Amino acid sequence: MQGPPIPFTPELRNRRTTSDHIADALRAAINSGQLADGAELNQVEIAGHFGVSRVPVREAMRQLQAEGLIDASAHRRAVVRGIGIDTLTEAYELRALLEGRLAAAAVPNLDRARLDRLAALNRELRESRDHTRYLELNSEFHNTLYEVADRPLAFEFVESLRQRSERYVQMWSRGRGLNRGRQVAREHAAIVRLAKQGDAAGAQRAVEEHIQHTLDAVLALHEDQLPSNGADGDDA
Amino acid sequence: MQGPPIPFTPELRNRRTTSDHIADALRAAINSGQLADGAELNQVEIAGHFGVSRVPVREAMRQLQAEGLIDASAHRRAVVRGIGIDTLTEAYELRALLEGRLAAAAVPNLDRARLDRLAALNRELRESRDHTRYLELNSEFHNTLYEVADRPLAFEFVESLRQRSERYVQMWSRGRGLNRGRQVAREHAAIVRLAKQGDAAGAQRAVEEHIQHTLDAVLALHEDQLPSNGADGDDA
DNA sequence: TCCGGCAATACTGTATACAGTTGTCGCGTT
DNA sequence: AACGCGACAACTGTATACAGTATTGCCGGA
Repeated sequence: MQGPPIPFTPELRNRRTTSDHIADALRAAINSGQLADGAELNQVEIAGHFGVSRVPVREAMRQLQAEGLIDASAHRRAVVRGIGIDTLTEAYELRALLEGRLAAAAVPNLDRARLDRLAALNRELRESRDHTRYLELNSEFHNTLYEVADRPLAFEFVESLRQRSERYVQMWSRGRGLNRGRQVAREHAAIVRLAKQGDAAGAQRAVEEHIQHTLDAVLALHEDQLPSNGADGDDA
Repeated sequence: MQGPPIPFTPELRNRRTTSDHIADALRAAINSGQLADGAELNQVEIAGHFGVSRVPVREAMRQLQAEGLIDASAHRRAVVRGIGIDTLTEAYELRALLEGRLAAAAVPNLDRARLDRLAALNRELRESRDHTRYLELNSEFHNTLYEVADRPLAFEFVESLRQRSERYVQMWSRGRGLNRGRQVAREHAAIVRLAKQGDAAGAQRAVEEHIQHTLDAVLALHEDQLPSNGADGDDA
């Protein structure tokens, strides 16, 4: 309460459990496409694959279910929940809405250090040729901006939306190379410029358009590959 | 594929598992205030209370964690995650935003039967004196409207936001009686009227204001009872 | 050949048992 | 008396064992 805050790193407390690792691994497998849409998740198989018992696998799967990545009903195998073009479109609409507001809320709270960091991230992103690294940098750029918006719920929802659409972006980024990388960097730079000027409304609009463009790019690749709606009740 | 759709109820498939029941029970306990903000959830105690083993309890807790109702870190007791006034306010801001759009999207898809149903629900709500039933009817009214918006993600997020703020509304509804009940019914009626006229923009605005008013009412009760921020990192 | 039913199988759901970690209490030292 | 430290207790995390359910495949009859 009064002394020096804390002597040694308290973050050591956040040790991760097996269930968390499994959840991460499954998420990564889904996002990378190793587990395609509609793929069935066999608990014993997964447990065997990771060399653990089914208990942490089940806990991980329940988390993924709550996150909306898989569908599961009682006594039946869970399946990877794919989303169709219309749901993907909705996801980006919501992202534009929410991220725009996050950007607007963040602008007044941006200090010089953070602005520099944003510029640095964008510089590295522009040069990056590895698509995994590229996606990381892109995420970090946006998160760095949104962090200071002080809107935990909106931030959380945006992460959830990104999570659910990431695999389609990965397909895009892998298949199409980084043609759009330059364009993305330009749009990021414009956002940073507006933010530096304190133009919250302008930054909001720029973010909204940026996300709209991303959707266009993803749709351009997918529109003849995805069904008009991915996984709605109808089976087989 | 071609015969009569399905002979006997396929919803029998949705049999619920113990974990689901525990999750529901815990949610209800949190919403009713039996488990207050910051309360610690002891797995063995909960398991004993329900007469089950810890396994389904753990799964339920992981789901609640993913839903944002509790905080849990490894090897430590999970605690009920309370939200402060500012997060509560954000929740209602987001609800206004999302539910407004849902209403606007729903208007073109409303048929007469559904409009009648909305009116009937609102009629019953106006007369209802039991606050549990009142909240049920309120939820059902909004869901009935939003269902036809065909925006699964937005719908899901709204449910999540309602879930997280419900306990504060319960406190309000319990403590303050139904003084506002009439006003709510009036606002609902206005929404139905605008929807019937096909005025999507008007319905959107009416829903936004309706939610704003609800926030005002909840805040009026809570503003001297809740900390300015509920559960952010700082402990003890 | 096609269909219905029945048995075996594979898988999920839950309980119990074990391992590892955290918090606490009491003792000894300073 | 305050502090550090070590053993104990309580609790969480994981594995294994058991119970129940869905699915598959086979067989007999039409």
